[in-house]
Amino acid sequence: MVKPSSQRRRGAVQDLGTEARILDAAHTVFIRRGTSGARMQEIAKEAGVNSALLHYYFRSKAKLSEAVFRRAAAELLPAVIAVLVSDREIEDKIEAVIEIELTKLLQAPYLPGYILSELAHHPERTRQLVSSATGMIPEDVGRRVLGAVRKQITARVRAGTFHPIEPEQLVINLLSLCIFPFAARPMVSLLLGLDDGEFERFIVRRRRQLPAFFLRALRP
Amino acid sequence: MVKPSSQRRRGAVQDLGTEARILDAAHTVFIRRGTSGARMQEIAKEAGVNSALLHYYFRSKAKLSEAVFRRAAAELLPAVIAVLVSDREIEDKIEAVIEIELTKLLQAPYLPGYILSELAHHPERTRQLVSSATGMIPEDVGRRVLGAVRKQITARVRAGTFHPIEPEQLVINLLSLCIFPFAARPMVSLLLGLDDGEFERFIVRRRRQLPAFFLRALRP
DNA sequence: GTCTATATTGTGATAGAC
DNA sequence: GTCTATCACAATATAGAC
Repeated sequence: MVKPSSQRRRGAVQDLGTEARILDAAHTVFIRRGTSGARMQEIAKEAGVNSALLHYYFRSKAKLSEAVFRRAAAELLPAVIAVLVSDREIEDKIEAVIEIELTKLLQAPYLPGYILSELAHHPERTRQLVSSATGMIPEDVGRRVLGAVRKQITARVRAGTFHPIEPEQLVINLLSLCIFPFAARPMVSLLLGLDDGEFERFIVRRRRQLPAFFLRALRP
Repeated sequence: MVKPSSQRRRGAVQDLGTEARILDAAHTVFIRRGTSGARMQEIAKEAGVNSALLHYYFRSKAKLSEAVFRRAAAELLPAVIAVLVSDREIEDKIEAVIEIELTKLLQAPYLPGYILSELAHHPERTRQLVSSATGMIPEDVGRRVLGAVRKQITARVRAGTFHPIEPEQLVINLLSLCIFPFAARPMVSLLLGLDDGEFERFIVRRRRQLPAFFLRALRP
């Protein structure tokens, strides 16, 4: 964001650069409280600076939340989209998407909750979520993904090795199965009776089992 | 909530009872803005009353949001849980859950976004979401659902008609596939290039196709 | 029960010293 | 660049008339 200058100095409280520290703190607090529930005060405290500094670096809360969302959005889909538009075999794509996405979300388990919550209340940010993928415009991302998958499905169905399925359903099924358990984590944990460690192991097992589950559903 | 009296009078602006009208308005606004983004002012306007009345009926914003969440929570899972703990065949359960849940969510498409957003920022409300099901305590809901499903899976695997799967994974897969498309609706619509009507038709097709998809994944 | 003030606190944002 | 002090207004909540 409108960064007034680029000096970086050593020896700060916990060096990282003030701007980056503020951004990290904002990320933490926005995830914890949601964008409208977050307080600039709390972010400042989390970053170990005064709240006036947040305005110095990011001008306004809206701008700061925009910066945080931009960074978070780049984590959720890009890798997955890259796989889906590649020229790998469809089975490889499915396995890779599950492996990549679950592994990433194990590192950032609260990301889906934050992103989906943002989308629900600021749908206009959706375009950014999708396009942050590859720099393509969102409409093209969708067309390319669906086009690539459709072509592969068609070939497989013709060869008699796939049960027919709409590419739209396939893609959404894949995203659903990967992202939902994190987005609904509190519900999942309570329903299954899992503490934090058990939830993590649940996902690790899932990462191993989901590809086979999904591929069985595609057999003729 | 602490209702001062129970008189109902006819001939109100659009009769329904003031308290109910406020609750509906609050529901609308909380879904639109999220709990912390919602303003009592906006709710009052939506209900066609003065904001002092909201406090008269519900005492505080927190209490009002609690009442709204309670009502919304009762929509998402109870029906599904009832099916899963019943003594129907497992195939029937899967078909029924998909049918029931997608049909319900077609009527209330923004419910999942609201609920998941709430859970992300108020995880303590999760217990209420799960227990509103049957009045059972949340832990028992989970145990009973998993127990019932596990027994059915075991029998089928033994009979050679099912591929082995953890009941936990099966249940979460089912919920994921039903709820996620709504929870991530803006993302889904953009990715697939759907307007509102097309999204609805996408779900209608999904309701027809998903049972078969899911059951194929369970074959040995 | 419903309204019009109004009290009170919370919160984003700016000014200005260092 | 970073802080302290403060402004201005938004937002919840209450008092009291009708």
